[in-house]
Amino acid sequence: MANELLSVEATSPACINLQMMRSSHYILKAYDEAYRPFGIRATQMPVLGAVARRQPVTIRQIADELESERSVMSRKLQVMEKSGWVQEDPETSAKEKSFVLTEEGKALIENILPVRMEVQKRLMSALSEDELNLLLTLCNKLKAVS
Amino acid sequence: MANELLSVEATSPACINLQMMRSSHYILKAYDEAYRPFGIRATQMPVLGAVARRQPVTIRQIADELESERSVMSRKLQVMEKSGWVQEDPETSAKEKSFVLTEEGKALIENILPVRMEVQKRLMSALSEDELNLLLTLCNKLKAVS
DNA sequence: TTGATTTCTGTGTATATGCACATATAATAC
DNA sequence: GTATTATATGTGCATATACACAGAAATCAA
Repeated sequence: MANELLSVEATSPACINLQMMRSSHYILKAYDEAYRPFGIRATQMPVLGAVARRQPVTIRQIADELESERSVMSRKLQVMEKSGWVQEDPETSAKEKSFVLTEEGKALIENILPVRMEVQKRLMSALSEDELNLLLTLCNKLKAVS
Repeated sequence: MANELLSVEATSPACINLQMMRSSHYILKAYDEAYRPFGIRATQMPVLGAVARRQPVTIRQIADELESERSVMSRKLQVMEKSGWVQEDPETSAKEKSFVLTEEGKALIENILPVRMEVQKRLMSALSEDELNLLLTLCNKLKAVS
């Protein structure tokens, strides 16, 4: 029993998911800190980017692209609309609500890009290009069996 | 501007953190589904394991081990206490509250272990031992610069 | 055209998480 | 021994997330 209990959660390779979560968590935190002066959360940035790239874009489209729940995206966009970075497309349909960037959202992107690049550069400095691609491959392998 | 906007969030290797988060998210979901019949969340299992291994154990000790916020642990243990898997150590000090497993908590661990092993085995089947260790190394490298 | 089905968005509820801060307790300085 | 400091836990608030489900709208079947 003792050994089994010990095995419940160790920092062993078998618990690779915990290690991955921790790493990505620290990375997210690094972005969060860098973004703090701008008032946007690291988890909101991919949404802002998706709107910027595809506007006008529906909640479903963003959720699909980011592999996230639609209800989560719905709420996140509500928050981001309140923050003034996105707004409903005036020509949105009754069923599918579309969003576009506001001027404020565009300005935020312009201003935050250098900061984003800096954090990214720091992270990328930890890995060679081969390692980076390898990491991606391994992540995808794990994802495939989940 | 268009290119910069596009670069805000792509699924490129540069956004490795998103890929890692997605992968670990899917893994967590796999555990969550497997654990559902037992009523415990995948994010609660590491806490249960920590209590099992180190009881009586304080909130701070668990938070440190799992590299998590103490306030988060405090709340999580409240929830898990309500669920009946852990309880305050009767000999807990006024300042440092200690927790131990309940009988129900021990039974849960016994029952859930095979399920856990099965999911783990499935995940591990995606990677060779070398790949697994490599993945760990890469995660730690990223963590180090975050 | 009407009725069933599907799709899309949004809400209720519970847990999760971070940060700031409040409270209590221990430890240390003097 | 008292005052300051450090430590441990807990709470308030905002966002995040999953799941179930409600309500609206489009689509499809007959």
